[in-house]
Amino acid sequence: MNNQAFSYVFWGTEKFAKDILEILIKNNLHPLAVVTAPDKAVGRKQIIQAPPVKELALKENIPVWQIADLKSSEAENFYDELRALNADFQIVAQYGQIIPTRFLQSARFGAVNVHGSLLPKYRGASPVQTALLNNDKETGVSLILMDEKMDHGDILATQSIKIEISDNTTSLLDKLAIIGGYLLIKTLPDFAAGELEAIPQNHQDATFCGLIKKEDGLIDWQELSGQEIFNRFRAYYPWPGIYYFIDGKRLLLLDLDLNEKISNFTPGQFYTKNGKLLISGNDGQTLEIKKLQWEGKNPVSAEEFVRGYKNVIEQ
RNA sequence: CGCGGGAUAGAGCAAUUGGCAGCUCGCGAGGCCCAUAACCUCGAGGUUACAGGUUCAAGUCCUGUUCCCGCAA
Repeated sequence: MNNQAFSYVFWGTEKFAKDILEILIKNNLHPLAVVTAPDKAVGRKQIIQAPPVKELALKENIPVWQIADLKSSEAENFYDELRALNADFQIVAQYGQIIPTRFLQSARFGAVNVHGSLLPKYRGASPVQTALLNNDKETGVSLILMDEKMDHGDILATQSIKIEISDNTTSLLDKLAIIGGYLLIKTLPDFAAGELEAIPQNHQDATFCGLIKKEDGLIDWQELSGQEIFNRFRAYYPWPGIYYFIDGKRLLLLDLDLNEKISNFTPGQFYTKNGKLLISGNDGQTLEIKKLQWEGKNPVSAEEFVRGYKNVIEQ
């Protein structure tokens, strides 16, 4: 174990990246600079909002770059300045954009990516969600040296973690960020000192996962088992969430839990039993709905829902 | 001014072509019961978001304001 500090530039955008950066900073590893996505208009009012990583960087008085397109001419100056920093590492986590190779190579020891799966499993944009969709019992964090192919580089370190039944994408990302942060602190000094060998991935075993789309959250009760729906609920929390349409109106299912198996339930039909609001997939596996929301309405508890919408519920 | 939905009792929702503002739950009092979140009886609780307009009459139609929500990004 080598405790020597290292210098780095941090590339990241969303909360997962912010959490990792926060851990590095807490352990006295301040980045030379932060590279993050541009502020963007968010929400109904289209309010311009800074990405979480930028907010943290500003608070810590760390220089921030926000490059809309790394292939544009605007990126030229940035490239020169980046090289001038002469960092030991580029650390990349959830940056949100493909980074051209020359940027990755602009640090002494190269670029390290924090990826939320046990590579070569789940290369791509949604490793955590995909692990939950597949009802995996275990996942983890991988540190890899980035090369020109997506999530393809040699592995510096991995650490696995058990997936709890109560885990969803948010909770898993939180856990993985912490693991990833400390793994960086432990691993990078050793690698910089030449005491750690990067190991190529077993490329034949690679699996891939793509970007999640809003429509992925649409539930077809005839097509999916109760367990599959529950997996989607966990994977798509908080975005895009799971939902379907009744009479053309979107109904969001905000909180649910696996319940007993009841064979004579019609898939997708609401029932009340023992004070619980139940709905089942195509295999009779029921889900207890705890919180839901009509389009245009406030979120309501199952109890409130039952009061107001008796017409869609079988007793 | 990106598109759309909404605001009615503490909560969730109704209210037909404009015509006495209701339902379920909760709340209060009483009853039944070994007992109860169960059951029965009675009751309280509303300026229908706000301001203006049309009308004999507005929760309902028109105009403006505020707040909330879904979509999109």
